[in-house]
Amino acid sequence: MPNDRATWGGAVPTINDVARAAGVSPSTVSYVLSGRRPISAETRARVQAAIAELGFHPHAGARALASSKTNVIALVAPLRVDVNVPVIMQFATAVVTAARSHNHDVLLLTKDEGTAGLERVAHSTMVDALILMDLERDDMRIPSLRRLKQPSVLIGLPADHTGIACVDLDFGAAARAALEHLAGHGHRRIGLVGPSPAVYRRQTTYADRFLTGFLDASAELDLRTVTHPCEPGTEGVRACLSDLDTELPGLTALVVHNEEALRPLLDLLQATGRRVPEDISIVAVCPRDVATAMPVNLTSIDIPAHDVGTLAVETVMRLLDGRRVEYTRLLEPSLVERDSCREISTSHR
Amino acid sequence: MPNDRATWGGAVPTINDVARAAGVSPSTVSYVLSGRRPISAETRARVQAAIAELGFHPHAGARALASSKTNVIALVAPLRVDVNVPVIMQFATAVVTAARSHNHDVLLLTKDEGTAGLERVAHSTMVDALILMDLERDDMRIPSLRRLKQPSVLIGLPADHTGIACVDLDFGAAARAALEHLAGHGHRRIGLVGPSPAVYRRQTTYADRFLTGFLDASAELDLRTVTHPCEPGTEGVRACLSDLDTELPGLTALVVHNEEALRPLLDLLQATGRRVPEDISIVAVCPRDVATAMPVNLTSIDIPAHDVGTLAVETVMRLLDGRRVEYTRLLEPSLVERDSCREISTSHR
DNA sequence: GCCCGTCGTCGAAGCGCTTCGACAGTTTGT
DNA sequence: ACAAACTGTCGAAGCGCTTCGACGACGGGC
Repeated sequence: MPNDRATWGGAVPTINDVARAAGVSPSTVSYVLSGRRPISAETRARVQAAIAELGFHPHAGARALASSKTNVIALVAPLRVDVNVPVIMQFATAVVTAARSHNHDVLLLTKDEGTAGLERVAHSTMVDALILMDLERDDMRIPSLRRLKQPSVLIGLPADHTGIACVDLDFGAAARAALEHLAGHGHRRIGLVGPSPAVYRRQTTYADRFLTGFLDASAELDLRTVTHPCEPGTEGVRACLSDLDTELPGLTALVVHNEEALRPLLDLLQATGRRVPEDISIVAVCPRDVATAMPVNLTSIDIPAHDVGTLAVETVMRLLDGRRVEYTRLLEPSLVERDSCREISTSHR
Repeated sequence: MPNDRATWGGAVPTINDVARAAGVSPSTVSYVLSGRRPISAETRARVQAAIAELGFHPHAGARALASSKTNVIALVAPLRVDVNVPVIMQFATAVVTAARSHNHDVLLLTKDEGTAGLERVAHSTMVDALILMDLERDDMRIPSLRRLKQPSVLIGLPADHTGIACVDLDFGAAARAALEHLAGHGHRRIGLVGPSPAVYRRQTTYADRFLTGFLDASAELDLRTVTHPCEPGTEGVRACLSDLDTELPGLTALVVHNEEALRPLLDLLQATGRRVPEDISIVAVCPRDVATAMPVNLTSIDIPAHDVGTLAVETVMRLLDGRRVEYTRLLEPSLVERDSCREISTSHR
């Protein structure tokens, strides 16, 4: 065993050390690693043995410099603590997991670094691609994204995303599915408990897409419906519910597109003696685990954060190796029946 | 304007382009950027102008290769969706924000990649340091961390962390503070609603530290106390409360070290006609916003995720530039009085 | 039996940046 | 007035890897 850097205390072995140990040239080691050229079985074995013995790990920076690939993707997440924390977290988890399964790592950026953050990591070549979540209708970051040499994938659906891939749940179809389910159970007077006004103000389009789908389906199915945003907190829920009741007396079902309102809403209904589903049916739009963590197991349309996150990564990978992608990919909603909707006899119609 | 790569379509300018444009050598540009050698004001101005004009951004990989610094720190987060999501998120937010303010970025790893993940990013020199959260008493990752050339900082306090910096809330002191507060209000019979058994099983030490602090303080203050873990869900809470009531009849106060139990607990108390604080006082251990989002504004001991995250990053920075650090830094708990504790008249003692 | 294509390997040229030593010119100390 | 110490800049040598072209050794087609 030669007394070189690799075997002497501490120093990190390089590809040259491996090459020397295996009796080949550094380029051969590189080709063993990348598989970009044929290498004989014996040589490969020797190289791999040397790699294992020396504990060699290629230097990411050097690799990035030489190959113009970092194997890192940026994930831009809204890290304010106000809304939707569990959903954000599910997205992030899915993205990291999926990225790892494609041998990539994830650099976490906050949304509040804004355009500057994107440009910083892109221009300095820290990442190969970007995934953004929580996009607003006219998100200022989009023009900037178009100028980057790295591709990006959006989780969400801003107004003009020409040339940028988007993935999201089809919220319009989700609203329709909710109404169809309720209509199918005989409900005719239905209220929508929407997201908080802050969400509409922020112009995150999922709220509008849901609302539009809701109104369209309502018309087509010939339902009587009324919609209302819902401020967070017990008070907001109380106000929202009372507005709905006033504007559409005798409603028999609620579609709730507001995770945080769910708990106080159920509390309130219980407190005022309205049983779910006997007196009022509910379809929620929320992650599965939220729906099942309520006092009543809620019939719900899942927000498939995991699938969306995974799909975003798949799309990134396709873009990175030049395969074609669909530029707008909206996932079909899936409604799961649980215990919060009851059949209304037709006489009630 | 010369027709070189930098001005011609698309190509990314390098430090050489900047040097040429400013009429200096590349090393001078580098020194302007790093400030590691004195540069005359005029030269500096010219270089900066060239940088701005060309839109130059140093290549992160090249920089990492040449300087052996990546300006990236790894954050290893428990991305299972089960527990404590908001707290995790607060840690992450704080870490990213603090890291950015020190000109570093954050690479997000999941805990479930385990030791291999740490070693991968460390050996391949993707990061300068690591921050880990959710450490278990005898966390398998610790020996591995010791072998890395990068320093690490733990959020949590495993059994043997010799040589590795740890930051966390002082949960022992938190328990003591809760009891002192209640004792100060005349309470003598107090129950602890602890974390779920899963937390104890996972051997995350904060649960034990809290429990130990609780028992010690209980003895010193000469209180009658009883403690119980609490399974998640309404049922778990019901069982826990009934156990506590049975084992210590007539208890007048509860310390709740279990965020998720809080809501169902309050519901349950209300449903069984026990008013807070008139019939029973509560001190919660949870993030501020959880305490204030309850039907009753809870007197609470804050889990200062933001401060802990920030401190973790500060510690990393000190380690990176070779300053001394405290190897165990436990933050003083701070109890905020709100509306869930009442004074008990001495006759009740 | 000769030309050509493939296989397996090597050497060398970068990738874009940092940093060390050198050096000319300018201060400072005495 | 002269050595010593700065100041401000440059050139060159890497950092550790990938990749391109070259080249010898083979094997197949005609």
